Amino acid sequence: MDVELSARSRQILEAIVEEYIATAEPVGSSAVARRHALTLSSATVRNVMAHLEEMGLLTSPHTSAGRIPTEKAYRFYVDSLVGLRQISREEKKQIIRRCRQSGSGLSEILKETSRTLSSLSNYVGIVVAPSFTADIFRQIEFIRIGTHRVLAILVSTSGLVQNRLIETSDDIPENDLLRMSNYLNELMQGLTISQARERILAEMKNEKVQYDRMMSRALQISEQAVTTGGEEIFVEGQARILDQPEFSDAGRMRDIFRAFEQKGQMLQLLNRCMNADGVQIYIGSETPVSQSAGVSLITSRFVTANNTVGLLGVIGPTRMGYSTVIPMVDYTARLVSRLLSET
Amino acid sequence: MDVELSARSRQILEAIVEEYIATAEPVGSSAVARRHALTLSSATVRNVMAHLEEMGLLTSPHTSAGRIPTEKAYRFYVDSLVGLRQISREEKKQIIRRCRQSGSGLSEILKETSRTLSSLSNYVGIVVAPSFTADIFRQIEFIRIGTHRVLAILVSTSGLVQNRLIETSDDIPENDLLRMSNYLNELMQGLTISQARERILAEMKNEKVQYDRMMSRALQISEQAVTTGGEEIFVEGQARILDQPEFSDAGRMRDIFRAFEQKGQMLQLLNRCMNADGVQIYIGSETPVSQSAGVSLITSRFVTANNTVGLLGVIGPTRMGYSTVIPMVDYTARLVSRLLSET
DNA sequence: TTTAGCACTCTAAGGCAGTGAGTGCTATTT
DNA sequence: AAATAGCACTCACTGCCTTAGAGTGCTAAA
Repeated sequence: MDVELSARSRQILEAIVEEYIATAEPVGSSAVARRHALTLSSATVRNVMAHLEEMGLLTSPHTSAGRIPTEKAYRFYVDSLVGLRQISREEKKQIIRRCRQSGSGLSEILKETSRTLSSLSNYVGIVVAPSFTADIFRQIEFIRIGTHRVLAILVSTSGLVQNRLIETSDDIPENDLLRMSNYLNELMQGLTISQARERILAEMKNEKVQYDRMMSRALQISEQAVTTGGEEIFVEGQARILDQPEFSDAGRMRDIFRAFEQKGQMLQLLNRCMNADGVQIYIGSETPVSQSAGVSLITSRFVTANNTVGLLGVIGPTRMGYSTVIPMVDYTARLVSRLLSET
Repeated sequence: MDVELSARSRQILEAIVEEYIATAEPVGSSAVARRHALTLSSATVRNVMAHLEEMGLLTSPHTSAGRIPTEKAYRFYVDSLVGLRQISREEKKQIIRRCRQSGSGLSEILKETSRTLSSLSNYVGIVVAPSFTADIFRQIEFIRIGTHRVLAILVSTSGLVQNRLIETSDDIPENDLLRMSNYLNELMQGLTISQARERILAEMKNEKVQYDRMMSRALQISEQAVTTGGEEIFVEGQARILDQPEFSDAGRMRDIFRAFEQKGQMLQLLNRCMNADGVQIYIGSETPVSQSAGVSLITSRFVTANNTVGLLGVIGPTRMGYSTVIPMVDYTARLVSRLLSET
């Protein structure tokens, strides 16, 4: 996969990629010669371009058009990006301001982060909230709603709340509910939510408990409450992909929007991006989300006070302004980590 | 606005509208003559069509194309729809199945309802959840999160939960939190959420309370908790509008997607639809959502056990299958009302 | 009042030449 | 040996023309 290229070829490739990113149109040799400070004639550039095409870094849509970078070229471009443009002070300020102002609930912060990523990059912002199940259990509470329903409220130490309406076969008096929650709060003290779930399942098999009607009922109900209701994902700025000329035909666009609507599936795919540290870049067919559609994905993890991890990033066309988006995602991930660690 | 038309003219208009709904293409006189069982020559139909055009019910994109119904025609068509197609048993079953199966939380039910509306109609489904503030207060609960944060959890009698992380100037011990919630639970007993809010504001001015540090603090915190965090709105199946040929150009589509992204604004607009009972139909420029874009909106209210009302419906192109969508929305609203009233 | 007939209009589609951007190759220059 | 100038060639794009066909409006006849 490593490509050997002379310094000049590399410069020219870089110029082509950047030009194409800027214009979205096939780049001709003369355009490169003109734009590129290094004075070279278009003929020379042509020779180099022919070479680059042989190597699979460029293609031409037809004979008499300019060249278009292939995925491989973007990959090469990104990997050899020496001068990652520093994120501008202006942008930094905006990110800080918008992420800070958005209230103190985790969901609000993350949603606003996603919005901010989208509006600064002009692509689609995504944020996957840290998994609730890795959070540490804080408290469970039961509230009687009508005669056959109990609302179970589950709170984690980081202030996340999950609630679930549970149907019960018969009416449970408030007193019992209180005792049940006391019992469970004791039982799950200090565990993560997923550990708590295991503890419940284990406890259910405990003989002593099986004969205590109240306890076994408590376990049954809490088991439902603890079963995760799916994680949250914030996709913001979808409409911006309509601004990209490459998605102007309806077919490709529909693919993308369909993918965005299936948030559950998207979550699964995005979980793959959570393994590595630092900024991850997926170009074109490498992208787990909607392979067919010529999109790229730039993500980075962030961490919370509990060391649970979330994911944030940007989805855009393959022809994306990598040099500005990459540092932006990087910076935002660091900032959010910092924000969420302040307790 | 009332239009006087002979029976025959009306039949022909109806045929044109239906044909255009089916094909999305300008309808010619011969097509009507052929399709329409009543044997008439195309020439006759032409005369009638000319008349209808004069009356502003039809337009032609150019001389030698067929005719297209105007908004006025759709309005007329919908108003004089005698035979509202009954909703098919198959569809009924599906609606029931999907709305039932979706778990017992209100949000899940409503989201699935929106999905169902979308997939059965092939347009965009929308559901506006009943206003939380009209719900009746059930319980408030405080949980200490870290040293300077309190999580306030507010529950209504219908099992809706609203939680809010509140920053406090100093650390409040658990004991005090418990006393605070007892005091507040007493105070807001039996009120709606919005009444509860007023009660809190009133109580704050009470001199006796102002000198009780704990009480006044309780009021301050609960005031924040009770302030509504915006209502929920579920918009599902957005991608389906891409299937509509009239939205194939990027500009119009962007308008619509932008509108969908601004859920807050949409909510405001949709609130206007809540006043009347029964199925409401907004055609083209009558539609509160995104006027410019040639869309229609069909909505109906639904009610919950507490007599709070929500809204559900379908957004589609002006050229929408009214005769199937209208009874579908109607039926779904009734069904959801029934489901939510079973306590 | 309806309809047949006919001239007319206008779009969509196809064919054709001209233009220009861009290429690849070769001969020449440095 | 590398860079470049020159040149023939390719091919999409544009504008122009023609043709076919769908649909209309009008008039005269049934």
